[in-house]
Amino acid sequence: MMDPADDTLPTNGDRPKSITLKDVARLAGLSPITVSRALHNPKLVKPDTIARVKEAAAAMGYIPNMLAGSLTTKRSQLIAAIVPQLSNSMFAETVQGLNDELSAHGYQLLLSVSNYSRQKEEDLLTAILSRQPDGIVLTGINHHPGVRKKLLATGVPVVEAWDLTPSPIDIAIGFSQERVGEKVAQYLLGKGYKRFASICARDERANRRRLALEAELQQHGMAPIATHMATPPTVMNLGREGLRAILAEGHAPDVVVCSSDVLAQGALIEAQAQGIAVPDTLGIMGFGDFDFAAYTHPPISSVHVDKRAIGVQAARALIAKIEGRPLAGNVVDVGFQLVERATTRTVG
Amino acid sequence: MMDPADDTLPTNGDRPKSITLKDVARLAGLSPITVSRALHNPKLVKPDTIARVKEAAAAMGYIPNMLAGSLTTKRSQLIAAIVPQLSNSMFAETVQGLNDELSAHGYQLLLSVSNYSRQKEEDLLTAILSRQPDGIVLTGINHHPGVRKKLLATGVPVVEAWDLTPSPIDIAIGFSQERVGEKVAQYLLGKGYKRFASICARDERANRRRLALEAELQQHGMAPIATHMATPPTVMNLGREGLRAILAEGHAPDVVVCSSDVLAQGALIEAQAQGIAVPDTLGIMGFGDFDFAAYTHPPISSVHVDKRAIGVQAARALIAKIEGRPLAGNVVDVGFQLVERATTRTVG
DNA sequence: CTGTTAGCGCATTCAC
DNA sequence: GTGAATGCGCTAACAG
Repeated sequence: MMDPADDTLPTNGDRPKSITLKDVARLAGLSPITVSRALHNPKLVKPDTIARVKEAAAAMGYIPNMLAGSLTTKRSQLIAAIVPQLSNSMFAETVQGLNDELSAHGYQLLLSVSNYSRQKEEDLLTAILSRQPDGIVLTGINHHPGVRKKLLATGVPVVEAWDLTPSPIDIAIGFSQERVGEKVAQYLLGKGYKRFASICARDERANRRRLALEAELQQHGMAPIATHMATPPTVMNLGREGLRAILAEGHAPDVVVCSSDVLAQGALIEAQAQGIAVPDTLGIMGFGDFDFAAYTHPPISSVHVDKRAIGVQAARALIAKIEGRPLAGNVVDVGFQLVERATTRTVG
Repeated sequence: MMDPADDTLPTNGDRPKSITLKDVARLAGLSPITVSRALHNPKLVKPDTIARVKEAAAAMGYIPNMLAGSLTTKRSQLIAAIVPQLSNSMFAETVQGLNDELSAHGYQLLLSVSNYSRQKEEDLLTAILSRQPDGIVLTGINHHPGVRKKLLATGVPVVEAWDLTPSPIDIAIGFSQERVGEKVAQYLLGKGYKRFASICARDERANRRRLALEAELQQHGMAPIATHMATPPTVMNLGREGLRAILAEGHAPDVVVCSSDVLAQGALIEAQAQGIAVPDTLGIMGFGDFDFAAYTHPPISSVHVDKRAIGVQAARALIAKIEGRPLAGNVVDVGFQLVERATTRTVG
């Protein structure tokens, strides 16, 4: 749908040649370096010189060229982040937290999305490194081999977010996927559930939670009766399809564990569409404690993670490291909490 | 919660001095410029020279310094975007679309969040411009005066997204807020609603939709009986508070129009908490057609906007302009659709 | 407090 | 095909 009213091509095409420090210096009758100092290091310059500079700069609409600046200082004030997905995910909140904290400290965010592909993550990293970021945030701890190598070679501060490992590339800020899986298993076993199914995104962390859950089940002599894998991006409908597939295969689980509340909501809707009572006939467990989870009917039992805090803490750790301040530790566990709502209940 | 297991500070602090084009050239026995061409302009170089270069580059783990490159070429392959909010908003999807399309064309995204503040937007813009982006995406058409001035002075391609205007800074891609307001008013009047209330975020676009709705009501001899303004960030609870406030003031609307589905969900929950039947006693209208809107109980009537498409089209328009390809027009209306669900119904 | 010199790493321009 | 010289815009290091 084009608006027919206005199809004149604005001809601001040829960019006005940019005005530089030298231009401002000439106007102010000073040397370029003095202008530079007046703008970035006022303490070294006489107050009225500063005033003269600011006036000249404002008059000419001077905008510094940070590319040139960073080329000499080797500081870009740029932090790059790679997340698997933005829409429909928990990462938007982490990115918002990251950005807020960075912004408050004068840093800017270069954002990339890997679509859950390790190869894509590596390609993005190469492009990112060429911009000389002061710090990098990666999602997860499982990367293409080249990633760790490149990162160690450049020596940029790195946070691996949303997971934990005893041997991070540099810093890890997240929580243990395994402990989530165990805790969920223990909780559901305690509730009396016996026939476990799962709907799990093809995502490394989700899968590790699932495996830990299965391991814990086996410790109690049980095994999952059905697993459905869903290919990201994680959208609600994949949860519907997942439950439909499990039931179509003839399984009759008494609880289905989903790797995301988004999938859990889908499973819930499918159950209701098929006339299966939740939680009476089927329990449903989600993950992520999305905003909507508390307001579905019935509300979804889930695992809460402070998504925003992960971003904020990642920013703080990077900035500390960049500025040479010591870190309390290079592995930060932000924890998680199981949130019991109404899609699970005590059985029999 | 710190993990006590590992508190050794990794001493990769002193960054290894980066290896440059010159280093690769030396190893390959060539001049730097030949290496540069082999990497970026292979047609100008003999095939086996290219091979030699690639080998040397790989052996040394060479990563180009794009700051230096961009300084001479005046092309940064960087697009900057400013959105009002990321979490709980429609903009995550737009950003995802923008990023996907940019990434496919070799551009990267510099992302900033303005928190709905015009002043913050301007400050961010200054920082952004200093990085010499090849294009910029702003949200909305109403900016601090300095924004338009700076943008016109530098001549960067700009997309104003999520709104329409006959006089964009450069390009506008969005839909008419006014027409949304009118359309919603007409729809609800057609349904027989008579006592209108609204819960509206303190956000320029939301407010223009509200004003257009009121104008249309007046055309039909009606006026809203109550308005509640909510300060962003837009979270569900503000919708609850909004409806509670309106009712506490003694108003008895038969329909409440919300500037976002997030607020609408809050209003719905509050209504149910107070035992007010939706839609029988109170109608609720949302905006944005968020994923969850179709799955609340009852599902929320809303206005659908293709959030992702706005991002994708913004990317395409910028890239076209950067590469000197002509645009079909500088105002693109992506339209919207009213989606009738179950929080509204035909009244008596 | 201010200026001079030099160089960051790369690509454009012009040679060969 | 390849190379040498030059400059992008800025700031570090050293003067004065």
